[in-house]
Amino acid sequence: MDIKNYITEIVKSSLNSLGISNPVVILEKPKDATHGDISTNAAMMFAKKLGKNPKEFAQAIIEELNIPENFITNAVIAGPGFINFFISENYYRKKLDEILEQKNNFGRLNDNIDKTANIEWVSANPTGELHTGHGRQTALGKAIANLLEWTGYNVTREYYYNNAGRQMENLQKSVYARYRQIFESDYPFPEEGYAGDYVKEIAAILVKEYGDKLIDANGKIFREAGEKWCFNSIRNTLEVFGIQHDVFFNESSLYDKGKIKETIEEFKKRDLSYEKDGAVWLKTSELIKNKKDAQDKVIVKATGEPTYRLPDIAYHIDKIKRGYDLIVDIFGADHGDTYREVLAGIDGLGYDISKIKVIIHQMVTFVQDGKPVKMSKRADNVYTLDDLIEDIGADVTQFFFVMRSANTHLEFDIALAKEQSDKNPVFYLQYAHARICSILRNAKEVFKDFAESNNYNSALLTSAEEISLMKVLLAFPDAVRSAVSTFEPHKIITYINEVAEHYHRFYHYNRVIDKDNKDLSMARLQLCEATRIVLKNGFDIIGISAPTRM
RNA sequence: GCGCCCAUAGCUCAAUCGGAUAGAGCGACAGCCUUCUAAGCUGUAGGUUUCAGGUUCGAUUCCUGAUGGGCGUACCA
Repeated sequence: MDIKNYITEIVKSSLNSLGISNPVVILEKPKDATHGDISTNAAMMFAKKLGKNPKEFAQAIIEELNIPENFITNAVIAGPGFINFFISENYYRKKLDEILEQKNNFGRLNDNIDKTANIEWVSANPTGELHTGHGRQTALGKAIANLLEWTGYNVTREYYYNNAGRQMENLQKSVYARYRQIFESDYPFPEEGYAGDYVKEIAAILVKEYGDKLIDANGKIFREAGEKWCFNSIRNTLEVFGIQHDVFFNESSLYDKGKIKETIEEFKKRDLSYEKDGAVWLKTSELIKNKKDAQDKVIVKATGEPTYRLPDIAYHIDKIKRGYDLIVDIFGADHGDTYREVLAGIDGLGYDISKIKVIIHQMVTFVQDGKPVKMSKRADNVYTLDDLIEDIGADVTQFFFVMRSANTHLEFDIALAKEQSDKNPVFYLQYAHARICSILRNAKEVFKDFAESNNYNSALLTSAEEISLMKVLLAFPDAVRSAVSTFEPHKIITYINEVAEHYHRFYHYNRVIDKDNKDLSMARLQLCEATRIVLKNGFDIIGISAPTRM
């Protein structure tokens, strides 16, 4: 039985017999090890209600507790009224087996085992390459999708794109202009055109294939060539980054199936929209609650063309109808307001938006040698995500984007990321893994019969470093649960960092392979293997590799 | 102007639904390699958690206001 569930139960029944029915018991892991392994603030929570002194009430709770001798060694009152539980070392030694048995499944939760989740992210339209500005969302979505899977969800990874409309026309014109310029260097380039060099590349491909025969051709061939090139580029970048989407959802399918029209009709029927100046407006000022100055927004322009909001609403309704238990969207802060309008629209049509979780990440500033680096979209040479991955590697890219809470502005230090040294935080973690692999290799040389599945005597693991390492390793499932509860993969990094720290310290003070003490060596090797498993599983969630040598 | 987000060590950031002495990395300083990977370990210095109030046993965390910064505020997405 899990010790935390057990303590929760005995505290609950203790509170029950003290006259508190159905108490919610909160357990915490104290920051300070001298405060025990598990603590509860129950006495402070309930003493006030009863008009009692927290410390005295804590004493009453303890007296009611039925503590067996086996795994809980002590329960004491501390500070303003905490009850601190001390867990026996044998409990941890015993639990070590679970890691070794469950291997790459250790840390997986059953919390959402029969549920489905849809996560949609990246979703850039095929009008250009992915640039560094897309990086944070790309990396975050990858890690969050993994995280959801680790808690049991059956996850659909989805990409929503639009290969119609103004932006694509713009690409078409841009490709055409670059094509013409190959023959007439002074042919004008559209003012709002895509200035990136990749457009020239697309034009060059067309010249190679068709020569100058396309000068009077229908624009469609330019748009299609552009779309194909851009989409290949994006998908290639995602592949290099280790991302595989299951569904590519084309916005135009919503038009084909009449979903756009249907949605407009619904708004009209419910009196949530009206016409003004030739356009159709959504009554967002009424739909959005808790917002003082919300304005109505256009959903169909005077030209008859919908704005992005309308298909976005229809798209989300489609996802809701597909029956997912959880729908995750990831946007940058520049979309911070607009998703509210979309959600309000969906809500207004009577759909349950409580399953939709929108993650907004703040912007990224790239810093090189202490100076901000401009990553302009309009510039001829954009710093693409491919460039970044090539410069610093996929692992470091992934790690740096995910290492901080999405909620705060991220400063991305390219010079630090490039550094292949101990300054780079990602190597600290990977080094621990490589170090363990090296020891396991050596062990097979020294002890010919050694295998990771061997029997061992965990009672030999007695040093302070060994015990604290075990405790940290066994906290992995809690770290996963904590990270998923707020959709914050950086919590996994914080946790894994702690694992690496405890391992390095263990390594420093405890010789693992000792020819003359095989039993102890075997026990320590199993502890190393358990550490390796936890590191590897954590890396899998974050989305970085686990090198066996460095 | 209005809305959303943010403000923690010199720098970049953590901090378990409000918990105990606010922690890491980098940078600075001082140590540790004839022994399994020194991309490591140990120690020192560094804080009025932007400011002013409030809520309570207890506030980095919640509320109000101020200051400073980011992002929005389109018939672009």
